[in-house]
Amino acid sequence: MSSTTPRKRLSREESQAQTRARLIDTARQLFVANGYGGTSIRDIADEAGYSQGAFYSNFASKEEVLLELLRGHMEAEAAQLSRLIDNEGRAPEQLLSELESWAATLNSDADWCMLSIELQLHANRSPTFAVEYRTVWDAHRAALGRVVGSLFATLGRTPPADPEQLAGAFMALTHGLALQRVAGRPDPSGRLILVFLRGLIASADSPQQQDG
Amino acid sequence: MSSTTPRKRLSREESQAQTRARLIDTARQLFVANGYGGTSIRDIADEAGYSQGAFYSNFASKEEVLLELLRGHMEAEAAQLSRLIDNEGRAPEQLLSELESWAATLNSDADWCMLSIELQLHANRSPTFAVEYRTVWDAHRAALGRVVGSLFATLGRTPPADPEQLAGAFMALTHGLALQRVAGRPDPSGRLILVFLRGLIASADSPQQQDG
Amino acid sequence: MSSTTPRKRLSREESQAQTRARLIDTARQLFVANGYGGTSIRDIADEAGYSQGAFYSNFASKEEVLLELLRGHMEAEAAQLSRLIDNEGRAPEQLLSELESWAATLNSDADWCMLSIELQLHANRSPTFAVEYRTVWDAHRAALGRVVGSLFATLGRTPPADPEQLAGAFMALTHGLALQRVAGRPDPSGRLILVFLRGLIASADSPQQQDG
Amino acid sequence: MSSTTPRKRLSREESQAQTRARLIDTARQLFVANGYGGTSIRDIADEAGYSQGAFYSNFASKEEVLLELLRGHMEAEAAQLSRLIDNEGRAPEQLLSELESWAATLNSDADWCMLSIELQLHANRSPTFAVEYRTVWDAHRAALGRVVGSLFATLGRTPPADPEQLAGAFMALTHGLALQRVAGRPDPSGRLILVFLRGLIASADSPQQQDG
DNA sequence: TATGAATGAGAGTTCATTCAT
DNA sequence: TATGAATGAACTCTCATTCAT
Repeated sequence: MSSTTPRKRLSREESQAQTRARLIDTARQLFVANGYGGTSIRDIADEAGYSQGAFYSNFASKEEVLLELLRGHMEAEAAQLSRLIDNEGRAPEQLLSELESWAATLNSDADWCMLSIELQLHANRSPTFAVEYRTVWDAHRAALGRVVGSLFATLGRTPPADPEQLAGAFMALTHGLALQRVAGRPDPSGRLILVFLRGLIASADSPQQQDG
Repeated sequence: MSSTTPRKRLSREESQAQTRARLIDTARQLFVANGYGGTSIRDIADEAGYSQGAFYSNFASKEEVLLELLRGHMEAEAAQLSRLIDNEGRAPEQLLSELESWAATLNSDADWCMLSIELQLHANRSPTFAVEYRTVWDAHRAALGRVVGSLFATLGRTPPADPEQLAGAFMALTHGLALQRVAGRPDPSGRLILVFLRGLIASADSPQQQDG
Repeated sequence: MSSTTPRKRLSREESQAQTRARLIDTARQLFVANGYGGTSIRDIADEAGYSQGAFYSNFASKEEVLLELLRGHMEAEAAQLSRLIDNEGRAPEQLLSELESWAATLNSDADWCMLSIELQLHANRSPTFAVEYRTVWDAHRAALGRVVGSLFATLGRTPPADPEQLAGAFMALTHGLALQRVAGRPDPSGRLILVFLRGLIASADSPQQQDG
Repeated sequence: MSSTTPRKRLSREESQAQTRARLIDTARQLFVANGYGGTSIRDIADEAGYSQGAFYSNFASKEEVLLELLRGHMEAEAAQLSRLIDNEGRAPEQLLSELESWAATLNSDADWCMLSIELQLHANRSPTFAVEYRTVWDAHRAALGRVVGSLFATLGRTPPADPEQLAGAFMALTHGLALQRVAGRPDPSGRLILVFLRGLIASADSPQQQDG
C-alpha cells in the first residue's frame, strides 16, 4: 500500500502484486476466449507462467478471480462513462459527435463485452456471485441512465422510456452485437448503436419546438 | 401379443421417438438453466429418466443434441416470422399492432433466448458447430431482414441502415435483454424493443416530407 | 445338415449358416487387425452388415466366436500338416523341397499367425478358454511332432531334442516372426525357418554314416 | 518440523520418485498378466495404492507408461547383451558355455518376454508408439546381431544368414516360446534355444573343411 | 432369426482443490 | 509466497449384454 521501497528491484509486496495482476490478466483473456466454464485453473496458472499453488495463494477459488475481474470491469466502464458525463453542458451537436467517437471505440472493446457476458451468465447461475454482480450492474446502469437522461435534457426532449431502462437496453444491444461477432467479418456494432440512438432522439417528443 | 391395448401401448418407433423427444427437451431446459458447458450428459439422462447409454443410442455426442435444438429453434423462429410476413399488404397501423403483440410474446421466450445465447457462444468456440450454426443464423437474419424491409416499404420510408443489419441488431437487443433478466424483477424487453423500433421508424426519411 | 433343399435361393438353414459364416470371418479379420480386446461386438456386427442382435442369435458371447475361430484354425493347420504327412516315405531331398515350399506359404499365413497369437494370449487369461485351447494345441503339436520325427527318421538321424518340443519351437519361431512383421518391410520368415530346420538336421547325429 | 527422523522421512523428490516407480512396476506386472488392453489405469492406480489422479501426475497417458517400460526393457536387455559382448576374444568353448548360462536365465525372464510381446502388439496398432518402439527394437536387434556375428567369427565359420536376421529369429523364438508357457508345466525354452543355436553353428560353412 | 434401443458398468481423462515441502 | 504431486469426483464416451418387438 505505502510506496516506501522505491529502490529495490521488486519488493515482496510488488512481486506478489505482479503475480496477482498477471494471473488476473491471463484469466480475463482465457475467460473471453474459452468461457468461464471452459477455462481451468491449471490453464490460467500455466498460461501465466505460475504453478496452480500460486493461484491458490492469491485467490480462494476460480470465482474469486471472476470477482476481481468484475471490479476491473466496473472501473473500466466507470472511466468510459465519466468521459461522457464530462460532456454535460456542451452543445447538442458536440455531445452527439462525442457519442459517435465513443461508439467507435466499442469495436475494440469486444473483449470486455464478452467478459461482461460471461459475468452475466455466471451471475445467473451462482447466487453468491449474483449478489456482488447486481450491485455493480445496477450502479453502472444508473450512471449510464443519467447520461442518457442528461442527453435528452440537453436536447430539450422527453425520453421515450425510463432513461435507466434505455441505458440497460443499450448495454443489451452492445452485448448482443458482441455475441454476433465472427472473426473475419466486419463488425457494424458501433454504427448500429448510433443508428438506434438517433432513432430514439427522433422519436422523442419535444414539447417546446417541433422536430428541430 | 394380441392387439388388445390399442391406445396406451407404444410401438417401438413411438417409444423410441418419445425417448429422443424427452432427452431433447430435458437438454434444452438444462442448457438454458446451467449452460452448455455446465450441463453433463449424465445430467440430461438422469433428469430425463434414462441411462447415459440411452443418450448415446440417440445422439452421437453432446454437440449433436445442441444441433437438434438448433433445428427446433430455427423452426420455431421461422414459424413466428412467417406469421409476420403474412401481414404484408396490411395497413401500417395494423402491422405495427401485430408487431406489438409479437413483441409481447418475447417475454415468454426467455428460454429460447438463453438457448440462443448458448448456441452463439458454442458456435464461437466449436468450429464444427459454427458451420451448421452460421447457416441457420444467416437464413434467419435474412428472413427477419425482409420483414424489416417490408415494414419500412409499407410505411413508405427508407430504413436508416441495411434491413439485415437492423434485423441482427434487434436480435442482439432481444438476446442482450434476456441476459439481463433477473427472476423476480419485471422484464421490460418487449416494450423496449418496440420503443427502439418506433425510434427507427421516426428517424427514417419519408419520400413525401423531407426530415431535416 | 441334410442337403434336401437344392432349388430354393437360400433355405432358412443356409441363410442362417451364411450369417454365421460371415460373422465368423469378419471377427477373424478384426481380431487379427485390432486384437481380441480391441474388437467390439458392435464392430463385428457392423462390419459384417448385421445388427448386434444377429450376433447374439448366433453366439452366446464374444469368446464363443473365438472358440469357433479356434476350430477353424485347427482344421486349417491339420490340413496343412496332412499335406506334409503324406510326404512320408518319399526321398529325403523331395521331403525337404516340400518343406521349402511349405515354409514359403508361411508368409501368406500372417493372418493365421496373428490369430494364433491372439488365441494363445486369450488362453493365458481365460481359464475356460484355456481348457479348449490346450486340447487343440496339444493335438496340433503332437501331429507336427510326428512330422518332425518322421523327417529325422527318413534322414536316418537322431533328432537333437524331443520331436514334440522341436515342433513347439518351430511354431514359436513362426509366431514370433509374425509378430515382428512390419507393413512395408520384406518378411524373411519362411527363409529363416528353413535355415533353422537345416541347422537342426546338420547338428543331428547320424549313427550309420558321417555327415553326408 | 525438526529434522529428528533422518532415515525414514522421504524428501519430496524421493517420495515422487517412489510413486512413479511403484506405478511403473505395478503397470508392468498388470500388462504382463492381463495385457495392455486388459489393464486399466484404475487397475494400475488401485493396485499401486494411489488415486487415478496420481497416475496422471506422473504420466500423460497409458501409452506413456508403456514407453517407460520399453526404456527399462531396453536397458535390461542392453545390459545382458553387453555382458555377452565382453566375451569377445575368448575361446569358442568358453563362449558357448557363457551362452548356455545366459539361455538358462531366459526361463526367469518370462515376464519380460510377455511384456515384449505386449509392446510388439501395441506397436503394430499404435503408429505413435510404433515410432518409438521400432527405434529401440532395431537397436537391440543390431546389438544382438553383432553378438551372433562375433560368435561365428570366433568359431571361424560363415553364418548361414545375415546375423541381424538370425538375431531377430532368436528373439522371435524366445517370444514365441514364452507365449507357450503354461503355469505348472516345465519350460524348455532355454534348452531349445541352445539346440537351435548349435544347429546353426553345425550347418555353418567352416573355411578349413568344406561342408557338402 | 434378426433388430437395435436401452442398460449399467467401466474405460481414459480432466478438474478444482489440498497439503507437505 | 509459491510449488506441484496427489486426491476424489466428475467428465465424455464405449462396451458386452438384454429384451421387447
